[in-house]
Amino acid sequence: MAASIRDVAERAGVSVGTVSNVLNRPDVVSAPTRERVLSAIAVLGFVRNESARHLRAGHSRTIGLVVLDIANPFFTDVARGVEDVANRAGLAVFLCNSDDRPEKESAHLDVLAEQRVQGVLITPTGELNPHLQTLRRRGVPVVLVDRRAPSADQCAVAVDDVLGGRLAGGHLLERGHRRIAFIGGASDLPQVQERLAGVQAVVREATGSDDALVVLSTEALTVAAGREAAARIVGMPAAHRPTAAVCANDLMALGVLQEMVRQGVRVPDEFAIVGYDDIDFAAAAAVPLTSVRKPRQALGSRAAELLLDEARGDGHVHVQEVFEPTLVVRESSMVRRDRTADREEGP
Amino acid sequence: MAASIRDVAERAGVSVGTVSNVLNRPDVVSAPTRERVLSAIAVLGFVRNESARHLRAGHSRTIGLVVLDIANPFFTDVARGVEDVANRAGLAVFLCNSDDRPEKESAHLDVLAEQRVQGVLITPTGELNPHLQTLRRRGVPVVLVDRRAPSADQCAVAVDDVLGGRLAGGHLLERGHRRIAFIGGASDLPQVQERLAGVQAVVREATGSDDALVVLSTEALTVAAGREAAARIVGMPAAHRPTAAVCANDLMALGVLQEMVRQGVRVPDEFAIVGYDDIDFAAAAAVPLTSVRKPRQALGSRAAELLLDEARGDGHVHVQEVFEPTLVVRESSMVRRDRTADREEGP
DNA sequence: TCGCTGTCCTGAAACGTGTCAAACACCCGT
DNA sequence: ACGGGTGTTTGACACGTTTCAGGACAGCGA
Repeated sequence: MAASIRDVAERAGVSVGTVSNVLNRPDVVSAPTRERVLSAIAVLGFVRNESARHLRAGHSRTIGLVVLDIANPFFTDVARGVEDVANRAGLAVFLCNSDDRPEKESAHLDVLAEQRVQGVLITPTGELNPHLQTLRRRGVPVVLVDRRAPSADQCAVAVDDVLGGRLAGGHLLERGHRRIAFIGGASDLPQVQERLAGVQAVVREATGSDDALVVLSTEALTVAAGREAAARIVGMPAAHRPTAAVCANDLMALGVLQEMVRQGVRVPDEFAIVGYDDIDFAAAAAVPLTSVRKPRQALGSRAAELLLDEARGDGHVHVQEVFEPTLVVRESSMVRRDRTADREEGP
Repeated sequence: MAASIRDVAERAGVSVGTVSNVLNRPDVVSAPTRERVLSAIAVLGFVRNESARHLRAGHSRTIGLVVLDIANPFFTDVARGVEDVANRAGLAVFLCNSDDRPEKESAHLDVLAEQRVQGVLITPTGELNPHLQTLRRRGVPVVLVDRRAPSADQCAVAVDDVLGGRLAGGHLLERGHRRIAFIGGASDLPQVQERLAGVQAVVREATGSDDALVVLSTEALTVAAGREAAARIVGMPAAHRPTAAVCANDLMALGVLQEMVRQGVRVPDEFAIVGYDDIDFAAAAAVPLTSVRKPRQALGSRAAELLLDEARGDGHVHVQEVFEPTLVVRESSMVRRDRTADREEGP
């Protein structure tokens, strides 16, 4: 069907070895033959067969990226960072979406193993996937993204989520909140647990107990889950009801915000919200979201760099990189003087 | 390095052919040998080499998806639809981002050709990419996504964007707007041009001329471009300034909204906004966006189905599918009675 | 005993590359 | 005429699979 190197050789009247040389080391072949071969390539529309190259070379020119939720802009920003450095290195990227489900994750990892990817970038689901261990044992470099490495024998690019939690919680405490919800508690993702730990620590330091913190578990880290959690909060007796929430990510925060608005709860006046990730849409929300900012694209590009270095082999040393998050304060957690003013203006 | 079928054969004391049979037609091999082979596979951790399979079989088990902007949730929804059906069919997906730049698109198409993907799903950049034609000439199925086919000899899954434009424009006209901006005009994307054509048609029908329509061109279809366009609108002399805008997509609409809010222009009271795509974030915006809804995920899954059918070969007939968009009216284009009420309540 | 029919297994070939030792052609200096 | 470069091209092999014609062997009927 598609023209092969042999067809090109035939047409140009040379051996296949020469064609291969034209493609890979053009300098060793004389100008006239090179021309002849190149024009044969052009008329036949010859394109290298990457699978054959891979088979012969013993290593592919692809990597895999497995994310928890492709619909979460945080991960598309990460993916963009990954793609940038991968493409620059001439690698193609298999982008896989695990939907935070271990079975889907396993299936994707199996496929990536069969494809013999040079390495895998992954934000794993909560539980340690045995397929991931198998992959590493087979010698495939694996770099964890937005997740700390459980041991020093692998690379990881993460964010200090305990600090992130402290920033978010501390901010709300400063604002005077004494009954704070953490939304997204049931997730078995370490990232989320660390965020919770951070909030917990700062609350304990400020109030001397955990009583001020209400942990609301959710089924997923999505907008819908956020809405559902907000509905639960509104349903609480006023005496116990939190006056603010730290959400495990921005999608949930957006959901919480939507539901609060729908139920007529004024944000931030009656309920303050802090999100996490600082995706672009956080700033564009109904009430611009205060959020914990992470270097999203850098997370991806740095992880890809580490993966390439490890795949290259010589003298790679594992790196566990931890970025520091920062708090971006917006309206969702402020006492909204401006809006008050707005209202006083009248219609 | 990695165990091959030969290692397995050796360990199990059988020929490579038998191992292959165990993998591909387990029924033709006797139970005891099958067991022996399977256990050898297990202890060696053998995984098929997909490149070798591909080389031998003559066709790969991968497809390519090229989108205009991976950061646009519209495309991640499409991607999700694609991934669903591709994975169900045992195919891996190369997700590529062209950033609406022909060179990037070409580069991606070259890589996909080298990978010998079974087919390509693509939302092409404005100009017809010669690499795309080459690919088709080589016999690689190409299905256009969110884009009409220029000819009947290929599959496409699109949306009736003229109708979408009419819906958006008609809605604003009904609301009494007589000076309407279309934002995103310079884009050479046919989708955008059709949306504009729809708006134009409906405006002409209603007012008898094109004077009521102001076309604002932008560099890209992003939030930033939307902000920039909004700033230009605010800068116009009041006599010429539009009172409403149809945006080429929701990202731009969000940008317009942000800038209007920032400049103190009240939406929708002083300026109404209609977006396009109805991404999830449209409903969560500062002022929930009226938007033209497209079946995002279905667009992707249907396109993937067509691609698979075409790749399978036997008796494929090209299909040009056109979905009908619907208008989802939200606050950004309404006269906000509720807010007025809210204001009268006072602080 | 012989031939026949299955069942199960083997071994070689092929897919498209890249590599590498060896062959070849040519020129220069002696 | 000969040896020694230098510069260019060749051809065979290997990578890991799948496929397929055919071989080995057992069971069975004649």
